[in-house]
Amino acid sequence: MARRVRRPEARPDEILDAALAVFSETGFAGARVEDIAARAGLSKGAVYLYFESKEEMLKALVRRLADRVVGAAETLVATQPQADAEKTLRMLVTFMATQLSDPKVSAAPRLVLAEAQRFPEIGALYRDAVIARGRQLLARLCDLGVAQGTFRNIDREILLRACAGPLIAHMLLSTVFSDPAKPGPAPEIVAQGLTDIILHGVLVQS
Amino acid sequence: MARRVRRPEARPDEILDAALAVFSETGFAGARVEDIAARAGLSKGAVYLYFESKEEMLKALVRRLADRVVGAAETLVATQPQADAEKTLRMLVTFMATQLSDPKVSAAPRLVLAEAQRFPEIGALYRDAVIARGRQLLARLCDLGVAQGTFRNIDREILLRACAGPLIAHMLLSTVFSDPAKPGPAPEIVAQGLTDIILHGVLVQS
Amino acid sequence: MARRVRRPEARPDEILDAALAVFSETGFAGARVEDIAARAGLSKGAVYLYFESKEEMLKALVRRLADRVVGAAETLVATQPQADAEKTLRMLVTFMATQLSDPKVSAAPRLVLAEAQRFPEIGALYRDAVIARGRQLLARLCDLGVAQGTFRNIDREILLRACAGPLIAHMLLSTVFSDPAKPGPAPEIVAQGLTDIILHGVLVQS
Amino acid sequence: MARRVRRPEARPDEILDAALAVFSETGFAGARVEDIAARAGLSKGAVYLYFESKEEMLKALVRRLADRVVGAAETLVATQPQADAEKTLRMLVTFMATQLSDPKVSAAPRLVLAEAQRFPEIGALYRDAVIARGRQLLARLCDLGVAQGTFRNIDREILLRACAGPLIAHMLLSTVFSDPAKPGPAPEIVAQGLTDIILHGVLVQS
DNA sequence: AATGAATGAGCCTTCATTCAT
DNA sequence: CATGAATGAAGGCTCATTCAT
Repeated sequence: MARRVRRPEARPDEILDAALAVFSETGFAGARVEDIAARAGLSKGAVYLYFESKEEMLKALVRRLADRVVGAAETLVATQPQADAEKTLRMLVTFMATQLSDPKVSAAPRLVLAEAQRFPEIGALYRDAVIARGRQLLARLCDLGVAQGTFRNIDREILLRACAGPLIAHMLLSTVFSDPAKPGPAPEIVAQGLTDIILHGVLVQS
Repeated sequence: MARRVRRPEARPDEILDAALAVFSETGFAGARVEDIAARAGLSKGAVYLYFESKEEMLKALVRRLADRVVGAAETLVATQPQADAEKTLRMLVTFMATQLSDPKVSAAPRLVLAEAQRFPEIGALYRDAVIARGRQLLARLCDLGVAQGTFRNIDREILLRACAGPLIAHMLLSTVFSDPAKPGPAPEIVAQGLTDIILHGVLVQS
Repeated sequence: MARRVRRPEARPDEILDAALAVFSETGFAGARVEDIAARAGLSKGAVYLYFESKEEMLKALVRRLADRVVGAAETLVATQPQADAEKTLRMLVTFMATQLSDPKVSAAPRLVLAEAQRFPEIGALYRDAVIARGRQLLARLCDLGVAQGTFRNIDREILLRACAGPLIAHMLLSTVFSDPAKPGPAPEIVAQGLTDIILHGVLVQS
Repeated sequence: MARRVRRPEARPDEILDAALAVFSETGFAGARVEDIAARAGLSKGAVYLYFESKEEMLKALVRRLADRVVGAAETLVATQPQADAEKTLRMLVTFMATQLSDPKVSAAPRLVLAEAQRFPEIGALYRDAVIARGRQLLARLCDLGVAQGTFRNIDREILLRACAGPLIAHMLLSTVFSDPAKPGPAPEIVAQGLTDIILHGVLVQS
C-alpha cells in the first residue's frame, strides 16, 4: 500500500533482518547474497550499496544484536523497584529463558554460536559487547545479594557459567537439538526449575 | 615418494582426525577436502575411497564422537565404587569440565554446535546419540540421589539444562569467547564452584 | 574490455550456436563448458545464466534443431505449386541431400545420432519432433501419389526407411566416414541417382 | 563349475565383450573402466594388462567387429549357389535387416556411429574395413546383375547409399529412436518391403 | 539508488591410469 | 597374472562481487 514511499534510511536494517533470517536457515556460508537481497526486496547488486561484503553484514548483524537482549536485561534489572537480589535474579533468569525460547529472538545468539569459531572477530565482539555486560550485570546482582546477606560470595566467572549456561542449554535444546516428536517443557516451567536450582541447589536443604 | 604405503584399516580414522582438525579451523563449509587429505597424508582422490562426500565425513565424525565423551562419562559413573549420588555428580561435572577445557576434546562438540543448524541430520544424530544418553545418565543419578534422600526430585529436562549448561558455557568461554589477554579460571576451580552451585545453590543456607 | 556488452535477447541462441560447434568437434562429453562460453564470447559462469546445465544445452539444441530442417522440408512441400507426387518427392530428396551435404547443417543431426544412445530423452525428443514429422510428410506425399495413380501404396514405415535411410547414409559417408583422399559424389548427382532408385528401383524396367 | 580353469587367452575377448556392453549402455565417454572390468569379472587394474587404455579398447572393439557382420554377408553372397543378382540382393538385404534388428548385433555398428565423430581413427577404420567391403560386395552384385541384363548400371556410391541407408535407418528406428509404446514392423516385413522398393521403386510399373 | 548481466576464482567430485604387493 | 589402493588432472557448477546502464 504505502510501499511506494522510499525510505532508504531503513534499508540497512531491512537487509540485516533479511540476513539474519537467511543466515539462521542456512548458516553464513550457505547463505546466498541473492537470497538475502530477495528477502529484503532488493536486487543482489543493491545490497552492496549498503554493505561492503557478506562478512560485513554478519558483523553488522552481531553489532546490532549486541544491544538488544542484554540491553533489555539491563533495563529489566535497572527498573527493578525494590532491590531484592533473589527476586531480581529469579526475574532475570525467567525473562531470559522466555526470551530465548522464542526462535526469533534466539536466532541471533545461535548465529553467533555457530559462526564465532570461524570469525574470531565475531567472537571478540560478542565477548566485549554482550558477555562482558552480562558478567557485569550478574556481578552487581551478586554484590547486592552479598550485601543483603542472602548470596554467597561466588566467583563471578563461575556465576556467569552457572546462570548463562542453563539458558544456553535450554536455547539449544529448544532449537537445533529439539525433537519434533516431543516438544520440551514450557519456558515458565524451565525458568522456575532453573532458578530453584541456581538459588537452592539440587540437594535437599539440610 | 614414501607415499603409496598401505594401511587401509587405519585410514578412515586418520581421515576423520584430519577432518576434525580442518573443520574446527575453517568450519565445514570453509574446509577443503584437499586440505583434509593433505593433513591425513593422502591425495584428494583417496579420501573418496573412504567417504562418499564431505558431508558424509562430517556425519561420520559426529557418529564417532558420540561414543567418546559420553561413553567416558558413562564409564566413569558405572565404575564408581560406592554409589553416592552427590559424590558421583561432583565427579561427573569435574570430569566433564576438565575434558571440555581441552580444546582438542571440545573441538568435536563445538563443531556440532556450529553445524547443527545447517545440517539437521547432525543435530538429530547428536540429540539421539549424545544428549539422550547424557539425560539418561543424569536421570539415573537423580533417581539414586532421591532414593538416598539427598536429592530433590527434579524434572530431568531441567536437571539436564542445569548440569550441562554451565559446562557448555565454560567450554564456549574457554574457546570461542576467550580473551587471550586474561585466561579464564582453571578447570578444577570451575568444576568445584559449579558443583557447589548445582548442589547447594547460590543462596546462603538458611 | 569490449566485454560487458549487453544483448541478452540474443544470448541463448549464440550459446547454442557455440555449443553445436563444440559438441560437434569433441562430442558432448568431451565438450568443456568453458570452450562453449569462449566461443560464444562469454565467461564460463555467464552460460549458466541461460542454461541450467550442459545437458540442458544439449536438449535445447535438439529442440531448436527440430524446427529447422524438417520445417524447411515441410515448407518446401507445402509451397509446391502443382501437386505432383513424383516431382515433389524428387524435389524433397534433392533438397535434403543437398542440405545434409553441408557439414554445418548436418552437424546437428550427427550430434543427435552420437548422443541419442546415452541420453534417451534426446532420442525421444528427436523421434517426436523430427522423425514423426518426416513420417507424416512422406505419408501425405504417398497418399497423394496413390490418389494420382502413380505410387504404389507402400507401408509408411518402410517408405520412411527407404527415403530417409539413403540420405542418412549419404550424410555419414560425406562426413564421419569420408575419405579425405577421394571426395564423394556431388549432392546433385547423389540426389538424382537416389530418386531414380527410389522411384524406379534398380531393376531394368521390364 | 569349470570356472576354475584359467584361460588367459580368452581374456581380451571377454573384456571386449564387456566393453561393448558397457559402451552401448553409456557411450564411450560415459563408460567406466571399472564397470567394464567388473562385467568381465576382473579388477580394474587387470584390464590394463591387456589394453593400453580405454581408447585402445574401443579401437580393438571396432577392429574385431569389422569381420563379423560384413564377413557374414560376404560369406552369404559367396555361398549363394545360383548366381541370380536379384535373388542375391533380396537375400542380402533380408539377412542384414534381420541381423540389424537384433540389438545385440547392432550394438557394435551403433557404437561406431556414435563415436566415429569423436575418434576419426574409428571412422577411418570402419570405412576401410567395413564400408569398403560392403561397397565391393554391392559392386560385384551390380556387375553380375548388369551382366545378366536385369540390373541397371548404377553408380556404386549411390547404390551403396540406397542399399545400406534403409538398413541403417531401420536399425536406428528400432533402437535409439524406437517408441516403446509402438514397436516397429517385423524385420521380415521390412526386408520384403525394402527390397521391393530397391528393386522396383515406389512407382507403379508403367 | 537500483538493476541484473557478467565475471572469475574456487571447490567438490570423478575417473583413467599407475604401482606396490 | 592379478589386485585395489592411490594418484592427480580435469571439469561442472556456484556464487561473491563488479560494473555498465
